[in-house]
Amino acid sequence: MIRVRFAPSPTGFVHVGNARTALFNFFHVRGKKGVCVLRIEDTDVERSKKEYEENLLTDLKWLGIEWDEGPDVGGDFGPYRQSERGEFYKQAVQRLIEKDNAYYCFCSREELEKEKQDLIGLDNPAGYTHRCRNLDMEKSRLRVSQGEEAAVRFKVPKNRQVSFRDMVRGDVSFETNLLNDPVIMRSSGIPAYNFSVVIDDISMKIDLVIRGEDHLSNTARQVLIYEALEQTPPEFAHLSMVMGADNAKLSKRHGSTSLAQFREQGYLPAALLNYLSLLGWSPGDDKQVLTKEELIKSFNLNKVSKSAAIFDYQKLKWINREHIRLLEDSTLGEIFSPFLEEAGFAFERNPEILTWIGKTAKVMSNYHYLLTEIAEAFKSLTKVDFSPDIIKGLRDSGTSRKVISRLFAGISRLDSPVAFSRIVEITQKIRQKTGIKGKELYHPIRLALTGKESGIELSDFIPMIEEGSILKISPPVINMKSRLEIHDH
RNA sequence: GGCCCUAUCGUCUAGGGGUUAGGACAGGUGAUUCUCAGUCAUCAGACCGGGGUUCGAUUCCCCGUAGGGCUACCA
Repeated sequence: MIRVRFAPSPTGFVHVGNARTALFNFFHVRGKKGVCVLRIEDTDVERSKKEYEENLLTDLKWLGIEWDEGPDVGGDFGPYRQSERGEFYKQAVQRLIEKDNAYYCFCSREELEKEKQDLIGLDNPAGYTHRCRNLDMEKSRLRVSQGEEAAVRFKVPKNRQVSFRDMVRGDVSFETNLLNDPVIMRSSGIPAYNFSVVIDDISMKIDLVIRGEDHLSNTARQVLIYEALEQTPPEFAHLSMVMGADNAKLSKRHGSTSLAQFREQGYLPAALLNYLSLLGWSPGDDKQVLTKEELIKSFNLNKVSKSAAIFDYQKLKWINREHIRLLEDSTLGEIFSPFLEEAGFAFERNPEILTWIGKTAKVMSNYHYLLTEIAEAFKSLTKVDFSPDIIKGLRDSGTSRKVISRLFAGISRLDSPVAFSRIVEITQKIRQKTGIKGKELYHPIRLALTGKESGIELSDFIPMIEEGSILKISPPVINMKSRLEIHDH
């Protein structure tokens, strides 16, 4: 059974790029009935925060990613936080030191920094002379036992190549002489990334590492560590990066980047999931709108593209609309309710109301892409502003006055809600009796009803307000009659 | 600077030694006769450059160029 892992750092909000990596892991493993591990890489004590970890879990769950082992669900290979796995790293470090694959480094950060500056431009690609590499181990041990601060570096073997097969990129190889000896254990006793991943992936029996391309170069060092530990490295699949419109790594200045932001703006998780999966992967056919189940079914690592992809907010919006339309009215009503409440509406969440809300939201999705925008648009149902110009314009026009007063008279006799078929009858009658038709007929009705020159199709809008007006929603939906009253003098 | 990765319409991509290089988003036009939107129809739009290999390269190879990544006691 194949085991993959997603290993985020709890150092902030979940970035869509990382979410995409998680998604590809998830899709790959679900299609194969494998196991997905969530591991928290919190070795950066400065930046890691517990609350970020909590957000991380909720955000990933919101998106629809599921894992079989992790800090919240447990598993046989825990603990699943690196901060709780200190013993694993300490033991491995000792093994490497004993095997002469690692050594203590007593250089201070200042010394290292200075050395780096001095070596710029010189023929030393590693940027570090590895002064401590040949220190006598007995003496080093003594210094450490006397309390001297020391980091542990991995001894990169010289004059050879490291290579590995990447499922996305093919064979990749590096010259070891170009690699410096990486710190694997900081002087604080906390392991460094390139080391902790290897140790954890070994002990968690990970056999496929799907991660971002930013880790590609570091993989060389990691493979060397696997070798030193006499372990077979896992397979690798390095995903290309997600970029902003200016072709730089996607960041805040390009717009929203965190799952939380997309959620708050009113993107459906299914839509974001769908869009993210299409960034750097394609199902092979021309389908663009896919559900999670379809994605799991058709996902294939072989179809992942090698080149970086620019995040297209416009297409995401379009996909969001498509997913809104995929939902049942009542389901959409359910999902959409929090956004309506956030916009100041109060109502009971009963099936009748939720269905009306969903139906209405779906119509409004023709005009807006996001649930927040749609919630905002709902305000036009409970509030109308007629500018003095509109009112005057309707009164000054003979035809407009005729249309409105007849329409008002027509519906005044009827009980709420007025069926749309009745409205059609009334307008037909007005046309027959007055000869007013087309734009002359419908435009005044629109203006009198909404106060606006353009907007939702009347055949959608009228049923919407009539049906909504009898529902217990606060503020209440204003029906036709109340809207027309204002103009009927 | 060094090393690694990448390169098809504006964007996401399909394709692959001989194709009218396909689709989607965005854009243009037309239809739907209340408008905007939506919908439908339709148009425009791409193989980074130079060398090879080959009867033939967008496709394979090399070089260049451009972009990205790594080169941390960040991940």
